[in-house]
This record gives sequence, structure tokens and C-alpha cells, in this order.
Amino acid sequence: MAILHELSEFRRPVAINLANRPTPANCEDCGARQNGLCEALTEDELAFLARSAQRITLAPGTVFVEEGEKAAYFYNINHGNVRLFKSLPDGRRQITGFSGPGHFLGLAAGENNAFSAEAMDGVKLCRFSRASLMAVFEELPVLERKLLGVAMHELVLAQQQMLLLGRKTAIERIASFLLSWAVRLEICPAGGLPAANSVLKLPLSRTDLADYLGLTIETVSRSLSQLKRDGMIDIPNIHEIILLRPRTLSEIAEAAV
Amino acid sequence: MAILHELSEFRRPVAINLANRPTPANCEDCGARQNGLCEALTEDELAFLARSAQRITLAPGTVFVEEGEKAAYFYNINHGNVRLFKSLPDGRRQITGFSGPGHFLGLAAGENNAFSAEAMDGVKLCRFSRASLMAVFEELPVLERKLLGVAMHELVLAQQQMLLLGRKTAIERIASFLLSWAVRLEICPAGGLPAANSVLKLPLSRTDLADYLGLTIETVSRSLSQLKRDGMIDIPNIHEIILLRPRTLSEIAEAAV
DNA sequence: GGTATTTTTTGATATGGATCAAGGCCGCGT
DNA sequence: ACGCGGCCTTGATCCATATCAAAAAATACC
Repeated sequence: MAILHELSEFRRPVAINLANRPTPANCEDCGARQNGLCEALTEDELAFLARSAQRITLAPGTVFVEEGEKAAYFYNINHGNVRLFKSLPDGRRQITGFSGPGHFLGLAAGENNAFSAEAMDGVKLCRFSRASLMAVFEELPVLERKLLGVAMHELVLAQQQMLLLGRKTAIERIASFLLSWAVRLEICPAGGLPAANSVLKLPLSRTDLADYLGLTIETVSRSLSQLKRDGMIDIPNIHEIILLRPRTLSEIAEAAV
Repeated sequence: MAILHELSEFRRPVAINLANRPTPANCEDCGARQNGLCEALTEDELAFLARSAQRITLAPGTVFVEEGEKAAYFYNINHGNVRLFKSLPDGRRQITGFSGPGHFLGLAAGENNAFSAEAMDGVKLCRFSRASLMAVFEELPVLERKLLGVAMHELVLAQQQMLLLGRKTAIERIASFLLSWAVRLEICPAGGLPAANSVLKLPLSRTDLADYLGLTIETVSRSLSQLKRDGMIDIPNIHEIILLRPRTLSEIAEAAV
């Protein structure tokens, strides 16, 4: 079950952190890099934000946003990873994205949540009620512009994913995913190539990967094996992949002719 | 080629129109319903907006936003329809969405456009340079919040489409599309069911449909034929579909068990 | 540390949708 | 009216990926 901490526990770098672009800051719990909006705000504004939120800790597997439920909260993740997904009644699942430290979610368009969100590991986050978020907007209009930028970026990622799901082959999907994950881990900038032999940590199961890429776990496994056979990658263990030939991988991903 | 009109040609209902939610207003050229933000603005604010834009007319087939090009403009469509798409070098194409009167596009997340946009028919639109758009934001912060709402809504649609592309069968995709198009045409509200025997006008070719749904034109055609055989729909002509049994169609679309 | 359980990989087979190939329909120009 | 060319539909076949099945590896549990 979720454990609610008191607002007084809030501390600056962890509490308010609403951007999608990397600006270094360290999580006070784990030291992990975070992405922050803090830089744009004054001490007073940060304090205002902190007063509006609750801090929550979630156990792995906790579904804390449920598709179709009334959209009551807005979240800012401080620590851990979250999968966002939509499901069909017969159990088919499409993961629409992953959220990590510094990411926000729950700013729904309508009355109800359009997706579900589940903690993949131990997650710490800040929760804002919709009312308090509106109050924050009144006080900090800069937040709104920042969120617009974040939403635009999400939209770009969504369009890339639509191309992947609608038109790419299994191998192309895997190659695309590996490169996009490198960007996510800040191993290389968006649009750039990671260095050869870069090590990719994947905190995902094959099932997650399959549900994200619109494939089955068997096809994911086979495609990874094939890339390994072809000398594109190495797989020292389930949760680590080494990009041996990122350039070729990129050509596969983009279906370069 | 694009024809640029002078700013003085601007008139209120056509000129500024940046919402995604339906609020009736008529296009001064064709009388078609439009979606408007105008209601939220004063005369002075509207005049300010109008001074910042250029009015442009496009011939069918004109690609006026090119993926990868520098993102220089922001557009508000007044008349006609636009397809948004991404392509792979070998010609595979994924349509990520359609834009019609009242829709906006081009508010890119990065330096370059993440997608291409092409006029499907005769299109009239307003064009803002990025600089003038920023000026508009300074003057009209309300626009920013409105656009955040629009972007959120786009994100919801994108997530639905990812579920469709990643996990639905051909028949389910077609059924989902027909119902979503009914919402788009304001035949029924989002989440609702259109009345039986509702007539759907489709200004799309089968190729567009296929590229939007991640299928081939043959599969689109076969699926439509099957729905017709099963008494779900009627197809009086290529660009019109009658929803005979919307309820069952919805059950197919959502894979209700 | 060893055994049970889950996850991943690999193999064999099946199948939904792609591809290849006609044929039909419709609008357009003459 | 006629013929042409561009969509669209339908049929036959193929293939990439799903499904079914089992072994291997990783992880959890006692």
C-alpha cells in the first residue's frame, strides 16, 4: 500500500521537478540524476509548490493510475520507474511509454484517466490534486509553458512510436527501441548515435518490451538473439545490452536503404 | 503553389481559431462549422493575434510541413483537411493524424519538424512565425493554457492509436476508426455511440486509411467488405459509410469479450 | 545450498495479413 | 458514347510473426 508522508518532509531537489529535459540534480535518496524545472523557480515559488503536494512511496507492481477512473491527481516522479499502458478487456496490453525520475503524469485531457500507470520498482513521487495544481498554475504561469513543452515532446515520441508500431518490422522495432533507450539514459543526445560498446541497462522484462513494441515475448527474444548473432549487440545478462555497432543498428532502425 | 494574402484580409472567425473542442462558428468562405478559441478573447486580443499571422491558401497535395526541416511556423487551419505523417526512406508511411478546420499544428518540440503535413484538399490556414507566436504568448497567456489542453487531448488520441496499432486486429482497427471518425464529425460525443444508420463521410482514400491504421489497402478493403457482409455497415459509395449497428461495432472495436 | 517457480530462449507449426495478380468501377476528357 | 487511367475490390499465394511446446537460465524460496 501507498505510504503518505507529510508535506514537511519535502526537500527541494526531490519535491519539485517537472521537466522532461535533462538538467542534472541528484535524488536525495539514491543519488540518481534527475531532470528539473527547479532552476527556473525562486525559493518562494518552490516552497509554494511543495505546500501543494503530497509525497508518496509505492511498492513495485502498484497500479496508482487506473484507466477510466476519475482523473483526480497529477504526479511528479522523484525516484523509480513507471509503465504507462492501455488494456483491452481480453488482456491484450499496449505500453504507451515509461516514466522515470523527473517525469510527470496524470495531466489528463478529460474527466477520466486515458491510461493506467504501474510502479515497475520502488517508486517515490509527489502528488498534486487537480485543484491544487490549478492554484499552482495561477501562481506560477511559467509552469504552464514548461508543461506545454513537455507535452509537445511527449507528442513527438508518440508519433515516433506510431511509425514503429504501424510500419516497422520486428528487427527494426528492437533496433529503434535500443537507440531510443540510449537517449533516455542520456548515453547520447536525441538524434545522435551512442558510442560503440555503450552499455544499456534495461530495467524491463521481455514482457514489457513486447507490450511496448507490439510484439510477443518470443519475437522479442528471437530478434535480440538475431542481432547478437549478427554481431550488432552483446547480451551479457537479461537486463544489460551492449551496443557493439550502433551505426549499423541505426541504419536498421531507420530502414536506411 | 501557396498564395499569401495580406494581413488586412483577416476577419474574425476565420483568423483566430486555436481550439480542439467544438464551439460553433462558421467559416466565412464555406460556412462549415469551426472550432474556436475566439470566445475567450476580447476584440483587442483578436486584433493582436490577427496582426501576427499570414493567411495562406494551399492546393490539394501540397506538402507544407516537411519532416526534418527547420520548424519555423505554427499553423491554424481554417478550411480543408490535412494529413500528418512520418515516412521511412523506403517509402513506408505512417499517418499519425488528420487535421481539419480549427486545428493547429507545427508547435514542434524541437528545432526541426517531427512530421510532414500535406493538404488533402483545398486548404486555407493562418501561419504564425515562431517569433510572432512567442509574442502572442506574452500578450495572451490564456492561449498557452488552451494549447496545453489541446496538446493533452492529442496525447490521449495518440495513446489510443498506439493501442490500435500495437494490439488490435484488422477488423478491430476498422471498427475503431469508424467510431472515432464519428466523434470527429461530431456525430456523437467522445465515449458515446452514434445513432444507428448514421452516415459517415470519409474524405479519405483507402490508401490514407491503410497508412493511418497500419494495414494495406487490400486488408482495409477486405475488412470493410466483411463488416458489410456481416450487416454492421453499408457502403453506398467509396466516401460514405452508414453505421447500421454501432453498438456491435463498438464491441468489436473495444474487443469486448 | 538445493529445489521450486518464473522468465527467457529455442524449436515446430499455424495463421492473419502482406504480396502478387486480375478484374470491376467510376470519373474524366474527347 | 467511348476509351483511358486511377482507385477499389476480390482471389490466390506467401511469409513474418503468432501460437504452441519444451528446454534452459534466472530468480525465489525453504
